[in-house]
Amino acid sequence: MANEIIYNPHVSVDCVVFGFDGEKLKVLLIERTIAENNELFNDKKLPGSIILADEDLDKAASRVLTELTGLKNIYLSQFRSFGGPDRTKNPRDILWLENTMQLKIGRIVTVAYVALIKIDRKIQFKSEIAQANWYDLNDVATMNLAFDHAEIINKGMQHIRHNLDIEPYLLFELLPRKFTITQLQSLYDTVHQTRSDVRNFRKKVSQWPHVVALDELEEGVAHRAARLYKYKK
Amino acid sequence: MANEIIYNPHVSVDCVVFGFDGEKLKVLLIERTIAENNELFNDKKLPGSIILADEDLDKAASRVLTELTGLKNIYLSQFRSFGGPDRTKNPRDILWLENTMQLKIGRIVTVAYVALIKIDRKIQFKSEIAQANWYDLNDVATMNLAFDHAEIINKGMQHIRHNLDIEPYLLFELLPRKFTITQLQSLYDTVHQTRSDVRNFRKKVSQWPHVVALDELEEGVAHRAARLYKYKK
DNA sequence: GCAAAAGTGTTTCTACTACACCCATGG
DNA sequence: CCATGGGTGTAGTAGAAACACTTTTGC
Repeated sequence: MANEIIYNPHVSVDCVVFGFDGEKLKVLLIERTIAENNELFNDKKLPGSIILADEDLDKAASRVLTELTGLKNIYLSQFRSFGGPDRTKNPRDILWLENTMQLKIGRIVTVAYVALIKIDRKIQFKSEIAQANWYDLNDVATMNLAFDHAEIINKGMQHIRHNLDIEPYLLFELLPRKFTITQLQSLYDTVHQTRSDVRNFRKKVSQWPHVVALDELEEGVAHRAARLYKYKK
Repeated sequence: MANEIIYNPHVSVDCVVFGFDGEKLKVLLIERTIAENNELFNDKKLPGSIILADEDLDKAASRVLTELTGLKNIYLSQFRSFGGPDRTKNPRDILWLENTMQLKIGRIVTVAYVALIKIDRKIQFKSEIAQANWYDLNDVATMNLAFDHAEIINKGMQHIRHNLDIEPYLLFELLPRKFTITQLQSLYDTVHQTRSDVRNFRKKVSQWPHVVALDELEEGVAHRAARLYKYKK
């Protein structure tokens, strides 16, 4: 007899994966379909799942993200747990959980992780069990999300904003390997919710030793091509 | 028949409560005694416990802190979860858990909270089930602590330090209602791990609009009495 | 030649640093 | 009268903010 997979049905992990498309912040969500009263109902959820009986939380988060999206070697950082007894009380969510997991489910405490990734690498979301897509962070407020996932995304963004004040280099996790100063500023202003001055921003960046100019320019734009930079070390 | 208390033996909360005695940072720990091979073994643990089956995490943290220390209405803020499968593998900890809880215990994921409190209010730790005491934060590294509580305390301190950069008013949670600038500076330097200049520090504080001078001086000191201040609004 | 975005300097203001001595009180 | 901690000012420096025009390129 093969080893049976034993789950811990009381604890789950959820991954809030942020990306930046050059203009807006995106978050990675999984499509979910629920058969309800002979109708199919569609909504979205974060990549996440209950953990295995003897599994470390960080490892569980990586495993689940890979299983649901195909993404590997993503740096995930735990930021908060959510455990209100009501978070698993929506009948639609209970139905979906019990169908998917084949387990009776009570209250689940979830441990949430954030990750920042470069959206530009032509990501192929490869998973047999789920379909993942990027969604505008701004649209999340008006979308149908499973459980308390809207709140988790909000808290995740707050966490990122908080952390960027202390570790500004995190921004480069979201940018392509080669980027323009305009892209960097656009990202910077998006997450800080500011509108900084072009000259002051370039002055500031020019003191960042890890941002180095390349001998390359943008291509295929209908205006003066911008210089490309990379983040080094 | 009375309602039976139903626990969720998979999830716990732990509270890292910091205080400041005017000189050093303190952390609140519970005495623990374990009968092991006919000998009594003493160590310390954080105030914490598994949660009830249908209990919100934040409420659980407050409840547990009150039950174990008598402290009420303490603002607790969740900062991190700990869930390595090895954290509940120490035989001494398992023994203690099963004796205390009268439950078979497997792996427990704990959600950790921090609180900052004024040590000066003549705290009486009132609890029938536990004895709480303040310990120097610096001594924690060399003490015997249950589970991974030493790590939890460290991470809690990091969290506080981190947050103080963003919300400096948190310092006043640790000071008595009336305090001297010297006390404030001593606390400030302790948590920031700095030694700031007296004049510069006073200059800085004088720009903090919420720190207001009182018409009162220290009493009972063998030198010039310092002016008292309070934190307002 | 014009639309669209890239790129560039100077001045002002503010916040932090460095630094040394007199003051008030209790014992 | 002396030991102990309380309390004060000035000058220099570094980083942030305000502010407008010229350059390059594709179409």
